[in-house]
Amino acid sequence: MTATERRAQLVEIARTVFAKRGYEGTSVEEIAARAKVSKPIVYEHFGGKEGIYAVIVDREMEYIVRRITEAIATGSPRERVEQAALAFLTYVRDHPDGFAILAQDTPLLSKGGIASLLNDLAERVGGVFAAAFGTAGYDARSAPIYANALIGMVTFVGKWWTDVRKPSVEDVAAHIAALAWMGLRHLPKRPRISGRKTT
Amino acid sequence: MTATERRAQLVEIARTVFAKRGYEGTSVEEIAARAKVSKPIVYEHFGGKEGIYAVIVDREMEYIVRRITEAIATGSPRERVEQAALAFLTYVRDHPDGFAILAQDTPLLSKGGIASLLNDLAERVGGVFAAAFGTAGYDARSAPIYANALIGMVTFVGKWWTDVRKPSVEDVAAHIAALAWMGLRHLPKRPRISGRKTT
DNA sequence: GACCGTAACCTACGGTTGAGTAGGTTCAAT
DNA sequence: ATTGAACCTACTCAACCGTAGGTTACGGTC
Repeated sequence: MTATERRAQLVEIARTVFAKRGYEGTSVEEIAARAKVSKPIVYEHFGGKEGIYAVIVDREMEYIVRRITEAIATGSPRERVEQAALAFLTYVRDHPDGFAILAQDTPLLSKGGIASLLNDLAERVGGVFAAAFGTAGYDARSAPIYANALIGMVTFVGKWWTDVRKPSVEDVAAHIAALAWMGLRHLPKRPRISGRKTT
Repeated sequence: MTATERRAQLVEIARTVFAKRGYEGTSVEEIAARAKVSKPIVYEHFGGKEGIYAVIVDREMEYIVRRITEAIATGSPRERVEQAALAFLTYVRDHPDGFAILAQDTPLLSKGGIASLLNDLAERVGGVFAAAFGTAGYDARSAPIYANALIGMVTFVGKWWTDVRKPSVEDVAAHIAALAWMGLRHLPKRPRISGRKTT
């Protein structure tokens, strides 16, 4: 097997293992064993546990950020919220292992306590929010609150959905978007997302 | 030192260690060392790592559940949301180590993937929601979505707040409650919680 | 006052797991 | 025949869980 193929195979395997066991819980030996390969191979390709983990995290992060960025690029504010929720949950459905990894605690990058990589994502979203808040006459300092709140919403619902896998992500996204946009006060009985292509 | 004192001391120390390093990351040896005691003492009192962890988790869970239950016991729906958010964030402020532990991934009780103990809390809240949804003419099956969404909101915001510690929990709670109740659509410029004692 | 039980604690180990490495082997293509 | 890519066995070293067995000190008992 060529170097490139092996790399790709190892990344894929490692992703499922990290997703199931968490960073600390996975051993390089298990990754190697699943790939029917000996340990040094992993070290040759990625330099160690952190190395392969970093590659995976980087790819997933890149991917989800792009998806959300696309989702909030156009449309009315409400449509952006809906599309963002839908994009996130679609990611949860189609890349469950990647989502699990991003939602886990990570010992790397741990500045003080313990945080997941999605907290980092919230920071980026916070930037976007701060800008929008400024032009709309809101206090930009409160933007991070809303960014974290929204990411937290979809993350927790995503974790829950991973277990039950029902109803469809479209329905769940509609509920979340309704909550975020209308609030509990004006919650519709049967929320729907307002058209527009899902691509 | 008497057995009871030692137990109390060990629980307190273990809580801070678990909070900082996570379950897998903490060693019984570190707990013992910080208590200036040898390892077997810990085993004598708690039977092992899981034992002491279980005690801590149980206490914290009990505590936060009671606080939230009290918060949503009376008042208008809106007031309940506000008081619940305030109660949760007050807990985050006053018991940062307990919150950190509840927000971490736990290898115990892991039914399939990896989940935090706050997901479990969301399940309980889901029960309350389902009842309220039934009487209000909403689909009770969608209740877990909202329960998870709300717990996710406060959890993520709580994690973020733990880092920055500003603004006050009262202000943050007001923002969260505003988002949950009014939605982004009718977000007030400067949300406040509507009176009532904080105790 | 010598004796004994018991509570609190210790040192020292066994056994396992897992990260990372040293050095050798196979094999296909030039 | 040589080279180099892909791969392996077989370690070292450290961390850590859990336990076996012994020590100290103190209070009550005869």
